[in-house]
Amino acid sequence: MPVTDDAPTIAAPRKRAVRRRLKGWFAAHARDLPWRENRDPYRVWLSEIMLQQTQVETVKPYFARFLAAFPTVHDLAAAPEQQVLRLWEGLGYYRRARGLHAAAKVLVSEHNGQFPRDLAALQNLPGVGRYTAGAIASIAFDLPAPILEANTIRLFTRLTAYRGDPTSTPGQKYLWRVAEALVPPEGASQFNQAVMELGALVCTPKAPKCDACPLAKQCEANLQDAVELLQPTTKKLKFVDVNEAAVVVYKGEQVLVRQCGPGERWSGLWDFPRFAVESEGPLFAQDELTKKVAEQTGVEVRGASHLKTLKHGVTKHRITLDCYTAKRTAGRLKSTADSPTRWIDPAELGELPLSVTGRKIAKLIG
DNA sequence: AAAACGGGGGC
DNA sequence: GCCCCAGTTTT
Repeated sequence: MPVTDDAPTIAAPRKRAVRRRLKGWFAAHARDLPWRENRDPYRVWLSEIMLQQTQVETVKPYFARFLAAFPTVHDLAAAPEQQVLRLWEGLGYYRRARGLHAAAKVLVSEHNGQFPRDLAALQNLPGVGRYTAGAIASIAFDLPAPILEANTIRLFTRLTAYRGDPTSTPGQKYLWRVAEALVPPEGASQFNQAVMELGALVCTPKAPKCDACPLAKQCEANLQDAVELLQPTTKKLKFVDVNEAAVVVYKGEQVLVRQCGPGERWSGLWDFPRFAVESEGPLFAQDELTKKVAEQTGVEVRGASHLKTLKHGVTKHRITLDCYTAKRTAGRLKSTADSPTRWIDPAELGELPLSVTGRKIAKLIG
């Protein structure tokens, strides 16, 4: 069968059946999620940003904490960015937190603290792309805006038995057209939440529960018994091994920390001196460690002693992080506007936003 | 079109 | 160990 990227034509009766059956299924099976308590666009937006590339269960505690700290968009806009990042700590993809804060300021200064009921204006906010704009417009305002994300990419690929690569540009274009064709003029809020919910609970990546699916009779892949033949909706990542070192430099009781600058990993967060190293393990040359601490901070150290090896994986990286403690012997701090560097009491680390491994090191020395 | 983003959960 | 996750932005 030839692959077609043409816009799908979905017959009106099938479209109606899909909408009706989804509505009935969602009424019976919708999870009781914190951000479904009401349709406040602020809550919808906050949850959508947090849910980008992040699973529902992971988001729940962060959502509650954020809402408690910043009940309204005005509270968020008025907060220091450091506090926003501190509350985001551990959620990853910290650009989302910086965008969230920046967007709150835009909403207050340019939209009177209100969310625009307009797709283009929403998408103009930092961190809001086509999906998130559609999600806010539909879920909060019930506007008939299409959405396309992990769950619905998979569901629509199967519903239409799309034979091409769903992750390719033509595939994405095709699937957006499916979303546009299906979203109803009324009730888009429930519809869009329902397709995501069905994708999350029934139309799963592996072993989809077609027997329990309300769209089994409307699903081309199921009807053709071709669910397993379609191409995967996510790309495989090639993992890269990385060796890094972090050094807790002491000057008396105080330790050396620096704020990661713009364009740098963890921009806005604080970190111990950290850098890539050639060789793995605690036995690599002290010279390399000393040299790189000096390069990064201006401070001379000696007597580096191995603290612990942390292994962790993030996105495509498999990281082996060797952590050390060392004492300052000489040198002046090299602190810049982009990357402030200073000595602090370890007790103060609790107030600074750190990466997950940074926080682990802080606990080790606390 | 591809890579970066630098966390976590499930099996 | 591998796969996946309510994507967006930059290169």
